[in-house]
Amino acid sequence: MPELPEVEHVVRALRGAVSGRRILAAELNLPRLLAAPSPASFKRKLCGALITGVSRRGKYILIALDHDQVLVVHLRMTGKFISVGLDDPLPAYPHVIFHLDNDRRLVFSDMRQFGRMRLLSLKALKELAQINALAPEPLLDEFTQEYLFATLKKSRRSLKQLLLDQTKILGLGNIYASEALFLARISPFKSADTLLQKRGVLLYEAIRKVLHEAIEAGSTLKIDLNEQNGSYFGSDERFWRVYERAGEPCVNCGTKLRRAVQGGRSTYYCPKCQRR
DNA sequence: ACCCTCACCTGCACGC
DNA sequence: TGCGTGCAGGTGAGGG
Repeated sequence: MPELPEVEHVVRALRGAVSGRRILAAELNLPRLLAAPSPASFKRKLCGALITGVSRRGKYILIALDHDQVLVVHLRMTGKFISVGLDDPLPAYPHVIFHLDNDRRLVFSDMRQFGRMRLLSLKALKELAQINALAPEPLLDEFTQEYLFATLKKSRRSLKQLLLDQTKILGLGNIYASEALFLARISPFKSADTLLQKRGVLLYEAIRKVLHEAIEAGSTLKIDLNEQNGSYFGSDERFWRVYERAGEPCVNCGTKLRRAVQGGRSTYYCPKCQRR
């Protein structure tokens, strides 16, 4: 479910809730979600491990442990971390349960079972292909206008599809890709290599803005590890400008917003504001 | 090298 | 009510 801003919130919540805690034992109820190592090795290595910090790279959550071990977690569509007390009921789909040294259990829950977890050494993390292939962090200085423009120039895919490619532009998902293009007033169907530099700058600024804005918006909400974690902003709050708003009027011009399908996924846009 | 399609899962809203 | 269809915020393997 989550895109970069939501993962950032999960990371912050985890940092507050589990940094400095020791894992007493790990239960694995859905071995398939473990990319590596074997279930037996996973449980053995986690037993007694100290959680030293929590960070992320793109949408991958990195839980650092002592003895140079790292737990790499991707939430994919519906993965969640939920913290429960010893007497509290478990959430649905409790695929992994970490028993902590403060009488709490950190549960990894995932309805669709797409989430993935792997435990590896720091050295192996440095060689992990999926992480190494990721584009620069969009909110750090390493993501420059020059990088974005050079990347756009190299691709003939539609902008919407390119924005979803984490090896090219990192952090956006299906919601924020539509939102960024709307903010920049650029057509999602336009071939990436045809975007003029001047409009590339607008796209650069829009990408950063939607990500910052979503992190800020989430920061005003309660950050914890309850059922809501990793989700968007509640069913009543209509936070975004075009996503899931087909048929509603554009906030800029009043034109009816549209939904289209690109690469099998929904794109939302304003046919008037985003003509080019 | 690039890009496309499909596969991985469950749940929910919808129309007949 | 029940059943079929399409859709859901993400990768990643395999193939052209």
